[in-house]
Formats: sequence, C-alpha cells, structure tokens
Amino acid sequence: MRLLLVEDTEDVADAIISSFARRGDAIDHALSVRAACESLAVQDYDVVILDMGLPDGDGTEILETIRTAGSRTPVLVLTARSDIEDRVFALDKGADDYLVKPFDLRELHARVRAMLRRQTPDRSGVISFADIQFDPAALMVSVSGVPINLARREFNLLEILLANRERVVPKEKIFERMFSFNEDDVNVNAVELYVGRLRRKLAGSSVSIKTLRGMGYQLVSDE
Amino acid sequence: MRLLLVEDTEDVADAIISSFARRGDAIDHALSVRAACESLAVQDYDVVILDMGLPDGDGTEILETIRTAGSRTPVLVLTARSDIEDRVFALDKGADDYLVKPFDLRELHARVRAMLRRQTPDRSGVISFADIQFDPAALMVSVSGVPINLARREFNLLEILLANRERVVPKEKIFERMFSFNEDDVNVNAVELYVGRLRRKLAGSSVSIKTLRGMGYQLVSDE
DNA sequence: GCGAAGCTGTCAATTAGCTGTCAAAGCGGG
DNA sequence: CCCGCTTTGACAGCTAATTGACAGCTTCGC
Repeated sequence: MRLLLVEDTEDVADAIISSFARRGDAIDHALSVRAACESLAVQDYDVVILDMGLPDGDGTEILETIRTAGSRTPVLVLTARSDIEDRVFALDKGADDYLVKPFDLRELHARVRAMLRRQTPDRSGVISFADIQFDPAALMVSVSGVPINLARREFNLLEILLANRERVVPKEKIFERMFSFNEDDVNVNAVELYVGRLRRKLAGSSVSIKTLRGMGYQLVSDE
Repeated sequence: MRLLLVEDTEDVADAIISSFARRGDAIDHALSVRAACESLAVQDYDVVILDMGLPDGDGTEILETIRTAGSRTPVLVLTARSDIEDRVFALDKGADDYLVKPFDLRELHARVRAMLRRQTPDRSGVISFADIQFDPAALMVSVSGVPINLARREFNLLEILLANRERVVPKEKIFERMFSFNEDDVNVNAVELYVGRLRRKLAGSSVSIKTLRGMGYQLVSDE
C-alpha cells in the first residue's frame, strides 16, 4: 500500500511514518501544500493522510486539487479542531474520513484500513496463476498446494508481478511500488536482487520471471 | 474475539462488559447510534450486541448501516419488549438473534458463541486441530485428551490463531483482537510475549506457532 | 480481609534472520 | 568484442522477535 502523508509537525509525522513503515507500507511525506501537490502530480497513492493546518496554506486546497482532478483516492483529514462544522466542511470538500488530534495511532490505522476496504469491496480472493496460489488475506503463497515461505519484500514483489501477470512491468515501476521516496535512497539493484531471490523460491513451480532487457520483468506461465 | 456492545443503560452495559472482559474478549462499548457507527467504520467486529432503544435513535439504523455496507457480522439484538412483531422486525432487518431483557448473562454468552459457530460452518463448538481440542464454551484446551491450563490471554491468543489456522496472522491483527480501545495503550510487545508463553504451554503438542518475520504468526500442525 | 499464587504487561538485553550494498562475473546485442 | 544491463554471492547493518526479570494487579483460599 502506498500512502502520502501531508503534515508539517515533525513529531506527529515521524510517529505516523514509522508506524506505517513498520507494516511494510510505502509512505511518502510532504511538509507543505506545494510539496504535496508535486508528489500527487508524480505518483498515484492508495490513501492520502492530510493535515489541515500547513505553513503555506490550508489542506483544503490539496483536497480540491485531488477531487477536481477526478481522483477517487481516499483522503483522511487530520485536524486539531474538533468542531462539527469543521468536520462537515472537510467531508463536504471530499474527505472520506476525519480524525481529531491527538489521536491513537491504532485508530488511524483502523480508519485507513476501513477506507481502503470501502474502496475495494471484497478483494479477499486468492489469485491463482498456473500452479501457484497467492492468498493476500492469509499472506500465503503455495505452489500446487504446498506453502512456500516468502519474506515480506518477496511477497510484495510477487504481488506486484501477479497483479500484472503476463505483462511486462518496468523495473522502475516495481521499485516505486516496493519502496517509498523517503526510504533513504535504496539502490534500484535491490529490485534485481529480490527478483533473483523470488526466482529461487519459485524454482519448483511452473511460473517464471522473464527478463526483458532494458524493459522490465514479466511473470509468465511455463505451460 | 472482538465485540461491540451498543447499549445506553449503564448497569446492563457494565455487567455485559465485565462478563466478556473476564473471558478475555476485547469488547468496545458505544452509548449511542452515532458512537456505534463510528466504531463500526473503524473496526471489524466478530459480533455486535445491539440494544434497540437508544438516546439518539433506534438500533435498527445501525443494523441497516451494517447490512447495507455488505457486512455479514453477526448481530444480536437486545430489547425490553417481547412482542413477536418486534422480533420479526429486527430479524427482517438482518439481526441474527434476539434476546429479551432481562436475560441471563450465560444465555447471552451462549447465543454469541452460537452465532459465531454458524458463521464458520465447520465449527461444531469445539475446534480440533492436530492433537489439540479447543472448547470455547467450557474455556478448555486439551492436548490429545489431557487438559492444559491456559491463562485468559493465552486462551484468547490460541483462539485467534485457531480461527486462522494455517494462515499467517499479522501481529497487529492479533493485537487488535486481544485488546480493546479502552485498554490503555498496551505495547505490541505483549503479543510477542504471549506467543512465547503459549509456545511453552503447547510444547508437548504437535502444533506449533511459526514466526514469519515482518509478516506475522502462523499456527501449523507438525504432522 | 489477608496473604499467597498466579496473571499481566514493561523493559531491556540478546538473538535471529531479513535487507540492501558492493562488486565481480555473466550475458546479450550491436 | 565491447558496453551496458543483469545476475549473484558475500557481507554488514539493522530491525523484528525472543526471553528473562520484575513490579503491579487479581483472584482465591482461608
């Protein structure tokens, strides 16, 4: 999952970032309206967490930017004020949920999850491809019924490839989905590394990860 | 097990809460339609216990909210009235069971368990997995017939793992199910701690709790 | 009520094993 | 045959998980 956090208070931001990062989500951080808009122009996000009070303007501007662009990305608004009016205002502007500071991080996570759930109703299906079964709910992958052990990043990578099975996925796209901006510059080589590791673990299956030199990777069935 | 109690009568609510808390279940309490809807938006529950008469509306609204959202969470309705019509009305609206006040707490517990059982068709009350038998009604666990002593939280943890046996359960999910919101922020480390304790107590059995670093825990049979 | 026993959850030291870097070797296309 | 992309092994770092010790609570028997 890829999130954008727009928040200028350092300690609040740090707490949020590390809590999501720990779960393996890719979270980017913007400190101002401008930075947020730049990130949004460049990158698709699954969820935006938006503080209302920012140094160079109001969070509402960002909300409007998102909605006038026709995006349906769920937005959760954070604010220090608890007035009902404020809440109604944000919700009217297109926010999907609302949280008053100070809040419990678990509640933030719960709300983000709830938004995503509303977004994609019933995506609890296992994906089967050739002889591998991928179960995102159980966090499990099996090859013709026998489970294999994947580490978080490997699982992550397989999920991306599986979502684009039979299609060529550029390495940069994989990289983006696996790592967030602020994860101090990870080398693109990391992707290649994980492709290698995943290949080894999928060795016994009838799918393989094909390299298209200069273009990307492709998950194919050997049939 | 995580429950939501929607009830505005204090003494009734207190009795219910402490009875479930004693058992080790995480129970959240909402005093109004509004509070209930907010909790439901944020958190998945295994069961909702719903009083019909509330200060700011009728329990039916909540029932409708739940069902129109497509959720199948079992709902047990409490009411002071015993009319058949009332009962039919609630059930038509999507309630799974019905209890007339005043009621016996043991009956409430029994009905809640029954609803959960219906939820997962393969559950006939006691769960057997490899050589362990788990009886939620009697609060008993045995390994190949001989009972073992589990503390409340250990029992709780085992219940969660058993409900997701062979699947990977993220630590955060376990945490959510073990502790309710109002339990002042317990460290996530508590989960790890109980995993350790449960492991020791299950040492003689043929099941084990596997760690998947960064992903969660998984109850597996050693066969 | 009182003390004992057991249950809970915090803390911190330790361990385990994933992560990502580097660099060397391999490979493919022109 | 050369260049640049890709693969891979080794390794250091680091974060997540394990575990023992402990203090505060509950519960229970008397």
